[in-house]
Amino acid sequence: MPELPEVETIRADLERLVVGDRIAEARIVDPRLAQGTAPGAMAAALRGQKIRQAGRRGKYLLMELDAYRLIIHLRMTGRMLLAGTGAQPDKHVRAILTLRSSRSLWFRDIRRFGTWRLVPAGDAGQPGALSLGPEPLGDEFTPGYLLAVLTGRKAPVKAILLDQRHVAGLGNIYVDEALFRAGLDPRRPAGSLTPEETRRLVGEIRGTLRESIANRGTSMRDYGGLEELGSFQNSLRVYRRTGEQCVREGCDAVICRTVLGGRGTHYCPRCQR
DNA sequence: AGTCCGACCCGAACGC
DNA sequence: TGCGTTCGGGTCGGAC
Repeated sequence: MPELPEVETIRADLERLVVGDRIAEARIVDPRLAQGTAPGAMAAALRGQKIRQAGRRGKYLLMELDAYRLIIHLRMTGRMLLAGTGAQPDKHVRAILTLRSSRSLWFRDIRRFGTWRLVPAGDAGQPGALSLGPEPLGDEFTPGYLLAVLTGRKAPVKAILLDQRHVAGLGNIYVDEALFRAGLDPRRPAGSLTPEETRRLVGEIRGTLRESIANRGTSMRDYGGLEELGSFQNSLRVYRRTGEQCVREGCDAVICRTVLGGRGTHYCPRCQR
């Protein structure tokens, strides 16, 4: 379930650890990984390319190469691992980039939902099929912008925040957390939020993401960075805390779980209105 | 247009 | 080493 903070952590690790290195050999182990280009052609194209930069857009990881941009989506269980020489990949490793430094970059993905797509360097297109909304930590994501998105919509506010066309990079964990911090019920019709509530929500989304990035993201079963694991799971206030007491001082309510937009949704029935 | 839902996967958790 | 079933989660495409 890597969301923006986890992908950003991996991006920063790649930037520090492999940028400047060159792909000596590429192997697409699972042919389903390669989107839009045949696996063999993708491996051939990657061979010899220098890794010039590591970028991110929403939850997409962007590896900028000499002639290509490799667009990686980790989906739920995708991980990038840096392996030394001689390490043996297990059955979940779906692609291997052997670098000139003789280290190996592995893409390991237990549930096989992750995708790799190759586009020309400098391609102006979207990383995925949909047009992504603004970066939640960027200048465009303002209370005014979000209010315009929410206005007139009947869908639950949570569903709107999960929709990458409106804002790029939020997933189930951070939406639940930001709504708790903002004191807003995830089931509220989007259009019912006041300007003040929207302003609070934007602030809490940004604050939650920043705090998580500072902690290298949330480590769940399926996520780990290239290096040490993130620790933001220790700061989660509602996500997967169903049945536990609310963390807010003076609140003795118990965290509830419901399903919204097909996703498990966690909230405090007292603090979130 | 906006909203909803199933497909895609497979390990974990659960029920018996 | 128990076995069968259900669940979850991000994106996309199709249905309404």
